Amino acid sequence: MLEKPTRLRTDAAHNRAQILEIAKRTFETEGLDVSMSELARRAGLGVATVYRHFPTKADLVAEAFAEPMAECAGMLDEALADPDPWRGFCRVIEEVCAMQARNHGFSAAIVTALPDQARFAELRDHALRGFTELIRRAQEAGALRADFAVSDLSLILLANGGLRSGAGAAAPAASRRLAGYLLQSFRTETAAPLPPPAELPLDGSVL
Amino acid sequence: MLEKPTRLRTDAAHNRAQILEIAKRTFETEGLDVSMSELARRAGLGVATVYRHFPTKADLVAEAFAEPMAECAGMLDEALADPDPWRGFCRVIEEVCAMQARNHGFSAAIVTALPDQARFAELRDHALRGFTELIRRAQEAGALRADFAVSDLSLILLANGGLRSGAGAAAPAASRRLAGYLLQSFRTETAAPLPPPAELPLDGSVL
DNA sequence: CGGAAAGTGGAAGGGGTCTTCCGATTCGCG
DNA sequence: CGCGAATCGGAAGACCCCTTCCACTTTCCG
Repeated sequence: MLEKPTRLRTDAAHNRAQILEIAKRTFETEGLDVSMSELARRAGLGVATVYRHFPTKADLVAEAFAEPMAECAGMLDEALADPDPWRGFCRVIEEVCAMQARNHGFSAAIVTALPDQARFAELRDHALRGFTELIRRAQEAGALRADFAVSDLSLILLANGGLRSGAGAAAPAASRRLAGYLLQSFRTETAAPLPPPAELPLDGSVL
Repeated sequence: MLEKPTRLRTDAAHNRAQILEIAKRTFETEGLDVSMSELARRAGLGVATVYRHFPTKADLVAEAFAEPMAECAGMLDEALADPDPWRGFCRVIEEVCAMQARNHGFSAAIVTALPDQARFAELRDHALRGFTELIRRAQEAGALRADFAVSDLSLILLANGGLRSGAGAAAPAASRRLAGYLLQSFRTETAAPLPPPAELPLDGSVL
C-alpha cells in the first residue's frame, strides 16, 4: 500500500505553493498555452519539481482553476437568492461572461481539466441544476422568453469564449457588449420565432 | 531574373490539383490542424511535392480558401443589391455565420492567411466598405438599431467562431440559433441601452 | 528516341511539447 | 551534528510539427 507522507517538507510545500501561484497568474493572463518548462523557469525551479507536485499538466490546470470554478458555482447560488429571477439570470450571464473574458485560460481549462476530474463533475451538476431552476423561475415570472433552452447556456459560453481568443485586450469590453445584446434578445418582449436549440453537449466539454 | 516555366508538366499539374482538392476538403471538415505530412499522405504524394507547389503552409491555406473567401465577398454584394437593406443585412449575417459553422477551417484561415497575403487585403477592404454601407442604409431605413457599430461584425464573427470550435456536429444548428438571437437584438424595436462597442481589431486578424 | 530539365520521395534538420530518469542536493529528526 | 529520506534540476526520451536537401524518376522537346 502506498501511503503519502502526511506532510510535505517545508521547502517542498513552499515550492508547491509557488508553482501554483505562478500557474494561476500565467494561465489567467496568457491562457493555457504555456509550457511546463516555462512555468518552471518562471517559478525559478526545475521541470521535475513541477511534475513531482503535479503529475500531469491537466492536474496543474485543474488545481489552478479550482477557485474560479467554485466562484462560478457561487455566482449561481447568489443569483438564485435574488428575489427577482430575471435580475438573477442577467447577473449570472454577465458575470460568467466577464469571468471568461478576464481569465484567458478559463474556457480552455474547462475543456482540459473538467472531463476526467471527478472533483468537478459534482460542481458542474450542481451549477446546471441551479441554472435550470433559475430559467424556470425567470420564465414563470414572464421575463425570460419561453423558448430559451438550457443548452443556450453552452451557446453563450462558447460564443463568449470565441471573443476571448480573438479580441485580445478588448475582450472584456467585447464580452460585455455581447452579453448586452444577448440579454436583450432573451427578454420576453423581443421573442420572435427562433431557430431550434442546437443539441449541444452540455456535458464536460462545455459545461 | 527568375522566370517561372510557363506551364507545369502534366503530371505536376495533376498533383497540384490533387493536393489542393484534398486540402480544401480536409481543411473544411477538420480545420487547419492537419499536418503537411498528413495532407501529403492522403494525396498519395511525398511531403516535398506539397512544398514544391506551396512553399509554406500559409500559402496552401490561402489558396485553399480563396474560393470561400470570394464567396463571402459575393454575399455582401448580393445583400447590397437587395432593395430591403434590413433583409440584406440579415442575410449577410446569417450566411457568413453559416459559412463559418460549416467550414471548420474558415475562421482560422482568415487569421493564418489573411495578414500577409496582399491578394486578400483588397477583398477585405471591399467587403468592409460594403458592410459599412449596408449598415448605414439599414439604419437609415429605421430597421437597424442606431448604436450598431461596424466593429460589431468582428464581435459576431468571433462569437460565432467560438461555436465552431466547441459545438462539433451541432455547430451549424448552434450557429443559426446564435444568429437568430443576435439579429433580434439588432432590430430597432429592441434597442435598450448597451455597453459600448469594444475596440476590436477589424484588421486582418478578425476580418 | 534520347537527354536535359522538371518533378518527386523520403530522410533529416531544427524547434516545440509533455513527461521520465537519476545523480546531486537539501531538509529535519534523532 | 549526522545521516537517511525527501526533494530537486537538468538532461534526455518520445512525439509532434514545418521545412529543406538531394539523389532518383518522369516528362517532353528537338
